[in-house]
Order: sequence, then C-alpha cells, then structure tokens
Amino acid sequence: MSELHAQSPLSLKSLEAFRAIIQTGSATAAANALGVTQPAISRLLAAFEEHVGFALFYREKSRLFPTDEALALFKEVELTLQGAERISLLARNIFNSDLGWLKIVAPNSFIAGPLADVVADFLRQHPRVNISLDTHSPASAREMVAHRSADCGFIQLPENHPGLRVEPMLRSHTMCALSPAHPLATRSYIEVQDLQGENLILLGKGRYSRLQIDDIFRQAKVPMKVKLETHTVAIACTFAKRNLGVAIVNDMLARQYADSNLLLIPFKPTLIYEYGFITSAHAPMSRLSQAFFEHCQRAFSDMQADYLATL
Amino acid sequence: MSELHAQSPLSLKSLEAFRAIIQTGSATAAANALGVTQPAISRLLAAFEEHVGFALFYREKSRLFPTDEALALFKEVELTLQGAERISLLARNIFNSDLGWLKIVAPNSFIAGPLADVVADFLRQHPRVNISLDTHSPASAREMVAHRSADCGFIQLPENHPGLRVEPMLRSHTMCALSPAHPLATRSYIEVQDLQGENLILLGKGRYSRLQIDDIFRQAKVPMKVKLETHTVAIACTFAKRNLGVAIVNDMLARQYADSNLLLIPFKPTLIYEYGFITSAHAPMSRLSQAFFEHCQRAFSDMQADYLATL
DNA sequence: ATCAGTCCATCACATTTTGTTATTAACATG
DNA sequence: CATGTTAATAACAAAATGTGATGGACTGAT
Repeated sequence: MSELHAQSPLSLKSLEAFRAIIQTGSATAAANALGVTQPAISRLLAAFEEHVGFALFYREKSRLFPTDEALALFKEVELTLQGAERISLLARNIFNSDLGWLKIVAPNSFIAGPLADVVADFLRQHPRVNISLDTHSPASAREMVAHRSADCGFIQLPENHPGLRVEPMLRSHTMCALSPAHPLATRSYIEVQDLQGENLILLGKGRYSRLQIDDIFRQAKVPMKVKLETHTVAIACTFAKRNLGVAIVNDMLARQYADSNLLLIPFKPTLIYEYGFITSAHAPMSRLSQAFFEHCQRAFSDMQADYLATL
Repeated sequence: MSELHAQSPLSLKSLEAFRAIIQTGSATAAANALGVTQPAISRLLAAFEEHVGFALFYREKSRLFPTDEALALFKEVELTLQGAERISLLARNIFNSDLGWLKIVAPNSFIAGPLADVVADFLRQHPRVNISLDTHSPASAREMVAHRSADCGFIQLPENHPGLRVEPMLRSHTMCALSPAHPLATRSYIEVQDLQGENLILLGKGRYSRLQIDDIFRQAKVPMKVKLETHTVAIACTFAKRNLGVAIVNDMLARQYADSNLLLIPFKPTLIYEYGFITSAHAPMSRLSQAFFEHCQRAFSDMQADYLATL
C-alpha cells in the first residue's frame, strides 16, 4: 500500500491522454487525436498510472489493453473532463453575455417609454439572460447602484453622486401636451408667456427638471397656475387628454401617448431632458452590464437620430 | 470577441487556485490553504482569467473581489474539482480492491464446501465488491478463465491448459463416507480390499480423480461394484447416509455432511485431491483477482493447517 | 526466414508551467 | 506618519510537458 503515497499530482492532461487512449484504443492514435506526439502520451499515461498507484493497461504484443480497473475509472474520468469542458463553455457564454441576471433600476416613465423596446431587444438577443427591472426613487436608485444592489440604472441628469459612473444616454426636448380642443392647440410652438393663466399639469416636484421649469417661469415673470401635480408622464398625459390643462413633459416619454386626442407641441425656450446610464464607480461593470450598456448606446443613439429627424 | 482565441489551456491547478481564492476570500489565504506562496496563486489566477477571457475579480483597495461572472463560474468549477477528487478516491478504492466485480467459476461442490466461507469473508472485508460465482463443466471453466470471460476459478489439478496460470490451493485426502450402520463403520481406515463386494457410490465419471480411484481398484485387482454414480458430493453423501453403499469422496468437500448418520473414514492407499486457483495467462491478474487470490491463499492455508491437524 | 511496417517505451533535450524569493505599490490602521 | 496587509511583478529554479531519435516486440507479406 506504500505505492499510493508517491502520488504524482493529477493533471487534466493525464486525464485527457487516458481518455483518448481508451477511446482510440492506442497511444499513437490518442497522440494524433490530441495533436501531440506518441512519447508525450506514453508519459502522461505513466504519470496517471503513478497517480492511481496501479497499472491501467497491460502491455502485450506491443499493444495497450485497458485493465478492468481502467474501465472502472474511465466513466469517472469522462465526467470530470466533461465538467472541465463545461467550465470553458460557461465561460464562453459569460464572455458573450449570453447568461446571467441583470438588475436594472429606472424611473417608471422611462421604463414604460424608451426603455421598453430596448430591453425587449436585448432579451431577444440574449435569450438566456434574465432581467429584473424596478423603479425606485432617484435617491434610492442612486444608492442601490452605487453599492451594487442593482447592476445599473437610468437616471435623470445631472447626476454627480461620487459612487456612480454616469454615461449620458438620451436627450429629448420639453413639450407641451394638450388636447386638440385647447385654445393653444393650433400653435406650432408654445412660449412661457402663452401659458400665463393656463392650467398647468406638472410632475417631478423637487426634481432638477422641475426646478428648471419653475426657473423659466420665474425669469419670465409668468405666474404658474399648477392645476395638477403628479409623478408619472402617463398620468399627466391622461389629464391633458381630458383638457384639464397643459402638461409640460419630456418629449421622449410622452410620445407614446400622443394621438388624435393629445397633441405634443414644442415648448420655448428649449429645455433639455437628459438621462444617463449609471453603474457603480466602485467596481468595473460586469460583462453583462457592459453588454447591456453597449446595447443601450446603440439603441438610444438610433432613437436619438430618429428623434432629431422629427424636430 | 477576439480575446477568447488566445485561450491558455485550462489546468486543474488554476481551478484549485480559483476555488481557494473564492473560498478564503484572498489570494494570500488561498496560498496558505494550498501550501504554496502568494505569487503562485496570483499567476494561476491570471492564467485562468486568460483562459476564460475576462476578469474574475476586480482589484480594489489591494483586495480581490469576485465579479458576478466569477461567482457564476464557481459552482461549475467546484463540481469539476470534486469530480477530480472522486477520481483519486475511486482509484484508491480500486487500489485497495474495495470496489469492483469479480467473476469466479468453481465446481459446485467446491463452492458449497470450502469456498463458501472464504468468499463470505472476502465479501465482508470488501463491502463494495460484487462477486458472481458460477459452476461450469471443467472444460468450459478452463476456457472461460483463459479468455477472460471469468476473472478466476478453481479447478481440480492437474491442470495444464496453456492459457491458464495455475496456483495450487488446497489438498485433501480421500475418504469413505458411510452410514454408522454399515459393517465397515468401526474401522479406523478402509483399504481397497475391504471394499470388495461392497456397493460403491462414485462421482466425477471421467475426471482425473475418478480415474485414479479406478486405477487403484484395478491395480489391487478388486472388482468395483458401482451401485450409484452421481456428480455432486452432496448427493453421494445423501445416499451413503441411507446406507446404500460406501461413497468415496474428497474429505474437504464431504466434511460438512458428516454427522451422527454419516461417518468419514480414511481410504487407503492415500489419495490426494488437489484444487488450484486459475487465472488467464494472457493478462496480469486484475487487482481485485490478486486480492482475492491472496485472501484465498491465507484462508486455505489456515484451513489446510486445521485439516492436517485432524488427521 | 526475411523484410517492411506498426506499436510502445525510453533517451536526450527544448519549452512551458509552476514554483520560489525579493520587491514594489496601494491601501488600512493606529 | 509609521506599520502591517494585500496583490502584482520580476528574476530565477524546479517540474511538467513537449519533441525527435531510437530500439525492441510484434504483425503480416513476401
């Protein structure tokens, strides 16, 4: 029983050689199969025999014949080698971002609007990827992404949280959403002054974009008559459609609600909404986040081009 | 996607290093766990990262933090390493002959007699070994063992089949088995001449041992009155017990049937039955056959010593 | 019987992998 | 700011793995 102690370390190459010899029936054939020379196989086999502590083949007539012991080991060896191959395969899938779980946070309106198709496309292109897509307050979204409770997210710019890496993604203009029955419905654009005395439907109280709007009214010395305050574009549009007032909204987010009952008319002065893609600054993006990021860049840059063409 | 092509070959050591880093949380600890130095771990990890084509840890604050990708790979890696460990374990079991399937052929009476306890002991000592134990004609037993349809066997000597390796195992004397009611039952031994006119129960027609008996009668010029001819010791004894005649039997095989209704009395001249252990001469014994052979040598040599003591 | 061909083991040597020690840079802690 | 920890790297030693050359054992065809 002392032979067993002189255990030469096990190596994958020995296992591959062993398998190839069993499968091909000879060391020479195994060498060809593995793309090495026959002496290499002889030695790998010798190493494996030393590891297990007993002969795996008996040599007769200048041939190798597997012993019963070798055949008993063969199954196990094959399983292990297949395992090793699965590692490579899985690595390849991960490399191609074909596999994984991506947690994204984004504002509700952004998900319902421009992100929907982008995510759907991404899922189609990476069938084995799973995505969770949630909405949180901008504050918690920031934190979740920063300390990696979520992989990435979208947020309205500007954003300067120190723990976040921010990539601008999408810009769109501010529009007035109103019913065709509204007196301003015939305008080709609407200025701040035009909104004097009008019922306003506004959203995002406290958000940067809202502050900008407030600012513009203040500078133009136009008093704001905020009839309805809400937090989603969908709701703002719903009420505008019912002619409750003029909603001031992000063009990209509101477009899907425009129809014969809801017009979108440019607001002057031009006011930009910008969304950025955020990931944690503490760690490099995971491959999957990276793939999603690049997908979004392509998709949103196309979307942006289409958008500018409509202006 | 080109990075993937520069695939450095996968090695078990890389996988072990990777697992150890994940499990211990640092390269230094992994190095201790594996009994190597930290730079070795760093390099094995770098090699594995090169193999998979992407980073498995992000380096921050002089520490290693596994990426999501690394955690996704970890399971698979662990399975494979466990597979490798199973190979070594299985090899060890095979080495210790703790595992396997042993096909033995032996004459029925030999199985029922001396072999029974020996095999039972062997099975107790090697709980995961399976045995098949079959009886065939001596001719087919020889052939089966020679071309390895069976791993080993027992056969009456002499045996000189060129394809067989023969090891003498067990010798015993020839006895007369008879009922206590038989006139010869009081003898301390029985000679050929004493059997003149007696009803004989003989077995193994055509076998070497039978020829020897025939020979002895011929040389002594004692006519044989064969009342019953059969092929197992058990049957011969059954009839002797019923006082149908005197059975001439192998002591070792008949002992188990001796009781108050059946006496075993030495036959003169002394006539030896010898059994040998046979394996194929074309291949070395498998480890399991070897272990069984050695077990039999020990067991039968004890048995032989006990036997000689009773004479 | 001889000859060419095949197979495996072994030798001598080149290359690659894996290990070492020593050192450095980045960071944490008191 | 000194001190200790961590990981990466360089320079080198040892071991594993590769190569071609060669020889012995065997096969099969002359």
